[in-house]
Amino acid sequence: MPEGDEALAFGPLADSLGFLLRLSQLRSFAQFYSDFESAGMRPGEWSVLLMLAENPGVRQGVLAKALRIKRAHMTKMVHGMEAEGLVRRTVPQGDKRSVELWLTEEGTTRVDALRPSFVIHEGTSPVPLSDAEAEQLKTLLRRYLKMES
Amino acid sequence: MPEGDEALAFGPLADSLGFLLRLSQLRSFAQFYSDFESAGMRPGEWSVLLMLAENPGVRQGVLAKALRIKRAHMTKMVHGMEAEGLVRRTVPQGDKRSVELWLTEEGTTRVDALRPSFVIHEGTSPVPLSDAEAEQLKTLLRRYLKMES
DNA sequence: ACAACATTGTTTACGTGTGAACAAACTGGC
DNA sequence: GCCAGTTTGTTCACACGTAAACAATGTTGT
Repeated sequence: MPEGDEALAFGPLADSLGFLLRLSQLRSFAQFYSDFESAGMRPGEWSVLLMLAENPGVRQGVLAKALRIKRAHMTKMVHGMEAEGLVRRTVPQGDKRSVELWLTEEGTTRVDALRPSFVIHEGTSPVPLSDAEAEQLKTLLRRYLKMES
Repeated sequence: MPEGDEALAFGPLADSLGFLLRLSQLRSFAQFYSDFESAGMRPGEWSVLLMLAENPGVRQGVLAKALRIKRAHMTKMVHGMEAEGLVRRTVPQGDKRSVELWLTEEGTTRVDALRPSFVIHEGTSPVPLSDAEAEQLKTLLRRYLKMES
């Protein structure tokens, strides 16, 4: 008998918000990877590109803080995406320390090309949840995060 | 003006379940770390110890699959916890490939000592959510995960 | 009994994300 | 104007988690 048939008792973990959030995030990201692996797009990169489409010229550190990505990591990601030709970095004359980020034309094209897939990815309500339940779940998460719902 | 005062437009990300789950998990885990850093306990280790208290003698691979921890990583964690004297590993005569895991007496003591902190950590409903909303959130997450609620 | 295949845990190499230290640039008080 | 302190992005070293290959053991079909 292969492993995995046993029914484990989750005990307190079944009531742990942190545990449920971790499992849910793993599931959600697995879905993202299977939907976008053909495009070579990872969740972090996609979130940056989407944010640049909405907020052209945003400073790198401001974006990092909004997405809860550490600045050291954001540096690597942005340099990578610059090398791919998706992102342009400019130093404003007002503050020569900082860097402003912009989508290149190719970046814009890429975002627009993948947007339909993303709508489908998000809109396809995950099998076990109805549309109304999915909306309710997102509303509760936004409230948990103190984002306006 | 320091960064962070700008209000960014999240656009489609504000409606993305995956993005909301990632941010929520980061927030939840940050809370866990601040509550348990004094005990030197990390979320993964704690989940393993709790599961061993509920399922003594569970096979390592079965536990890994239940917690969605890769087997390679589980090996490292378990070896570490064995070195700390929290976990005992036994090879059943029925199948010499596999390993069964047990809490040592010290492991049991450790779990019991931290259980009250965990109850408080989980029970203290996160500031922006009422108790009822927190329950509702967990119910929806369990449904999303196809766990019985 | 035996050969082909599957499984269990481990090891190794690697990718991703983090913390601390740093240089350059900016700010505020005097 | 100048000096101490802060901010911004980068670099480096490291921790965490994963994928792939592997050895040992079990299982299945004939």
